[in-house]
Amino acid sequence: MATIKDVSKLAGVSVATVSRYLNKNGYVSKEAAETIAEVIEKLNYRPNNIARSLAGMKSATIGLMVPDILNPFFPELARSIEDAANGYGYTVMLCNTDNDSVKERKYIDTLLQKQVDGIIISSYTIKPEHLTGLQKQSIPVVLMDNVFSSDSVVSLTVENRRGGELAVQHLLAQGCSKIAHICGPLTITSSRERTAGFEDASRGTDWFTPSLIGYSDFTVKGGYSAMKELLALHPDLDGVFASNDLMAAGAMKALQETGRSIPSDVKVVGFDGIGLEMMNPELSTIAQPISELGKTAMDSLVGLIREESDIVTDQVFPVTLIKKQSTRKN
Amino acid sequence: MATIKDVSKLAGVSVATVSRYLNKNGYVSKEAAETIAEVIEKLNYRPNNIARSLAGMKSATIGLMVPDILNPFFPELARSIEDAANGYGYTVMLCNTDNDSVKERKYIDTLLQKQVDGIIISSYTIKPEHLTGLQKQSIPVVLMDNVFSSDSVVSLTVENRRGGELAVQHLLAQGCSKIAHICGPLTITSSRERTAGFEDASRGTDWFTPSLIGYSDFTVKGGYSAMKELLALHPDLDGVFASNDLMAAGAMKALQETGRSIPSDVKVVGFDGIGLEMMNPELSTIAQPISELGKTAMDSLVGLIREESDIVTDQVFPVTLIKKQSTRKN
DNA sequence: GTGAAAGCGCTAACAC
DNA sequence: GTGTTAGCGCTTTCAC
Repeated sequence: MATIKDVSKLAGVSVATVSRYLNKNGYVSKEAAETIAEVIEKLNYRPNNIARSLAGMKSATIGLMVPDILNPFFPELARSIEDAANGYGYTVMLCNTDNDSVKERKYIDTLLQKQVDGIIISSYTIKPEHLTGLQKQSIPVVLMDNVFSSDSVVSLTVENRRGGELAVQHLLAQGCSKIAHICGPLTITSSRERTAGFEDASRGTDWFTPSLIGYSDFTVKGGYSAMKELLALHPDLDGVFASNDLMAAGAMKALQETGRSIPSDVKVVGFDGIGLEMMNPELSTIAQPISELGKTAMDSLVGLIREESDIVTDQVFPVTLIKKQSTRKN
Repeated sequence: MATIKDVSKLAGVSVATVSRYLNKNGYVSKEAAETIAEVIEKLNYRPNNIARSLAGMKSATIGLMVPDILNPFFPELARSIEDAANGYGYTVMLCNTDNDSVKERKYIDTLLQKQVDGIIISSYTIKPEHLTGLQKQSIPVVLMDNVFSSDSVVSLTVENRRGGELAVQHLLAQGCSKIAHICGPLTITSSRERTAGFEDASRGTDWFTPSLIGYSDFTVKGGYSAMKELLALHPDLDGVFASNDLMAAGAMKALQETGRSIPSDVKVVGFDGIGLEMMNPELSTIAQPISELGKTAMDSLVGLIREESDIVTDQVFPVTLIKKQSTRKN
């Protein structure tokens, strides 16, 4: 494999000139530039990124940690982040932590060793103290779905609570009169918020009772079982808000299996806005602006890396109600 | 951040000794080892992977290229590969090529520059000549779903053709008498094979006619439209084999929308075996051994990296019929 | 058993 | 504008 030295020799210039040419900084005469370009072409030379990183202390690589790659939300997020990263010249190391904080810490360690220039962390389990290693080495961090007040960390969240409220309001507007809720893991902040939003909108109504809340785990199977249990307690419920789309899908299955039709007997709303085109009827949902979140995450990270001064450390994104067949009015 | 030098100084030994200790090669006296261990602990020292790569010419990183991270098949595959990679001490750079051969080549370039130790490529679009860059630098490659005869490339495929046959046979056994097929992109080898399997089993039967084959693109939407078109031509069809699960899901939706019930009116089989638990009824499918594929891919790659001699260059994995509700006998 | 020293390929002063 | 050179943090001969 050709090195910068080979190029410099063949082009009859010093490595410094080639380096300047490569990095487009410092002066390089037009002629020099041209011959260098030719030689690079001829030798099919590609700068060695590893050497570059070692010398320049930057790797042009960022880490992206996600809690569950099997939940379509995260591939969608990853894709938008990857696109943005490529635009900036960064490559992404995608790490699936499997919702396991041991794995999470191991990955943080690994990413540090690989000298990534920054990390985007989407995590259910992370705690501020896990970031101290990163802080100490002042690695820029963008945190999704969690807020830790700190000036070297950017936090991106969505209006989870308002989303929960919106969901209930929509169900009521469509004519529901007894709405159940399938909530996600209570260990997850955004999940708790969505449930809080549900309570905001339903507490005080004449139909609300705490047993209308089922506890689940963000999976299709979990949503399915939770729905079955809720139906046993409240066979007359006519609306369901699930804290994510996967649970909503599981709930729909349970409803259909017990002979209820959607939306005429029961209406269902999910949360996330992932592409679940295969659902029949299609699922209404409180959508997160996934691609905007990804793009902003990357923009912010680059801002931190470049030590720009005008970085917004906490951003809260709006959610939007997407009306589909699952909540169509009878 | 502490370096190997800091450790060596504090431990009163040379960097060479520390290096030997770290890599567990060469002799290190017990006492030396102990003090080094202590110092490492105390300094919270972590070897710099970048420097390691530069000196040792290996990065402990592998690349994984997938054509479509939004198709659940690939996250599942990625997850199993990642697990296996972690077991071997490798980190994975996941690259989504978006089914775009320009992006694909760019990623190959990037991965080369990052000095990955090997690459696992799952691609719809790749051609042998795209691997020449990798060959030249003798980067180990494991190819999934494609076979290029070459001794430095391991190819992993599944019995696509037999899977297509199995699907039809199953539908016939369940009582179908007119089976349509939704095939995937003809540019994809495995897709063509699945369709060939369908033809093997259906050509020569009294019901078969070429217009029972619909052409689509491996997406839910595509499967949906293809199904609608097929229904227009053959309203009396009673079985469908789609070349992947996503299209099968789309087909189910189209069938239900047109008032057909599954499985009593029409039975459906997919291909891949991804977790589509939200489907109602659940989808029967020809399953690929996804996690075994991932694990074997990683095992083979490590074999290539270590230049072991007993590497099987072409492996074909069996597929299995998973019977679910979508093909239940009436 | 251990250490000195020569790189790995590149960047970034600094001198010319 | 361009070249010289000293590292970046580590591995790995090779001598002791």
